[in-house]
Amino acid sequence: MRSPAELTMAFRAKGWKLTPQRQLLFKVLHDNQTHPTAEAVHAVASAQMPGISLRTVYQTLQELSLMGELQAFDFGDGPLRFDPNVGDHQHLLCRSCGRVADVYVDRSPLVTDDGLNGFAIESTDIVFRGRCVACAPNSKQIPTDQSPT
Amino acid sequence: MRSPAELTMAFRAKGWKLTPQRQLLFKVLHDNQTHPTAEAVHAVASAQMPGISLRTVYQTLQELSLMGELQAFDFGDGPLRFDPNVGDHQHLLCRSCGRVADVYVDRSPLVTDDGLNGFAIESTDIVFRGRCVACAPNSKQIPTDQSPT
DNA sequence: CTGCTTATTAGCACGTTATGCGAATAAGGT
DNA sequence: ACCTTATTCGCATAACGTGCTAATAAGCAG
Repeated sequence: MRSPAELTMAFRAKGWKLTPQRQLLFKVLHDNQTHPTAEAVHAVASAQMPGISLRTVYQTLQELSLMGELQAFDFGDGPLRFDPNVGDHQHLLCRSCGRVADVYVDRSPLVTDDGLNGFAIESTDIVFRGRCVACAPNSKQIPTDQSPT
Repeated sequence: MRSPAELTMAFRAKGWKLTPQRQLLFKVLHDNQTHPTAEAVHAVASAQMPGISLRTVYQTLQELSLMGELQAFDFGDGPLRFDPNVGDHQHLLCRSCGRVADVYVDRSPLVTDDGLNGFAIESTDIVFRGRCVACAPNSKQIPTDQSPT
């Protein structure tokens, strides 16, 4: 996703209004690596702007997704996650702490048109499930109560 | 998933009861290639046994999933889909008609431990999204009102 | 700076999917 | 035939998002 300044221009170009809520959410989401849920975005935004509505967060996340500035992913473990990284990448999902990390995968050797029965692939989503370093059973790190929730 | 006869034995071995509802659901699910939702399973079962409860269908699907007889997948497009094929395979999801097909993929060349940062991969889910033959824009087949819903 | 128009916000109700709960029922053994 | 206990099934509830709409505020014109 583009920078807050670039998004500001993009919104102006569309004749959309630049509310403080939107500008705050631009900042919260830009370069955000945490793959936050709408609730998580709302929590962060609320610290800066008490009273900002969860409804507005949902709305803005949807707008940015439709603009191609965000990707929304459903990992099947609850709410949608939003990712400002809209490049071609895949995800690691920790079964233990729920954290998501980006991973770059060469998908070229995956399919051979055999067995596709004429299916035309338009996109490929890969989720690697497992344990992150902090949660690995044999990790030298000891998970604490401060482990991600 | 095993045959209704084998499941019957497996349930007996656990001391579980063999209700007509369960036996019917064994039959409905065995060799089912449609990746049905719970509602879809209920619809099919209801034709044979009017009055069977959707609650019982959910319950039985969960039991079979926990037993490893079914896999549940969330494609992010609504309800869970259930798959009696518990072998190592991946999925094609048609964006147009929503149908799911199994596909067998060699995942060995995918990752190299680079970029994983110590993440221990336990399973890999791949969803290829696109158009099935019946829905392909340039297909020689003409989609009709009878196209899958 | 003031006022006007229109998009935006935000709260609530609602929709969907799935599970918790508990009374009524029926499976399977004695 | 009876008894025990799992199972069924309907309703209430939970979780996550979206639809709707009155109130608000952004941005423009003068």
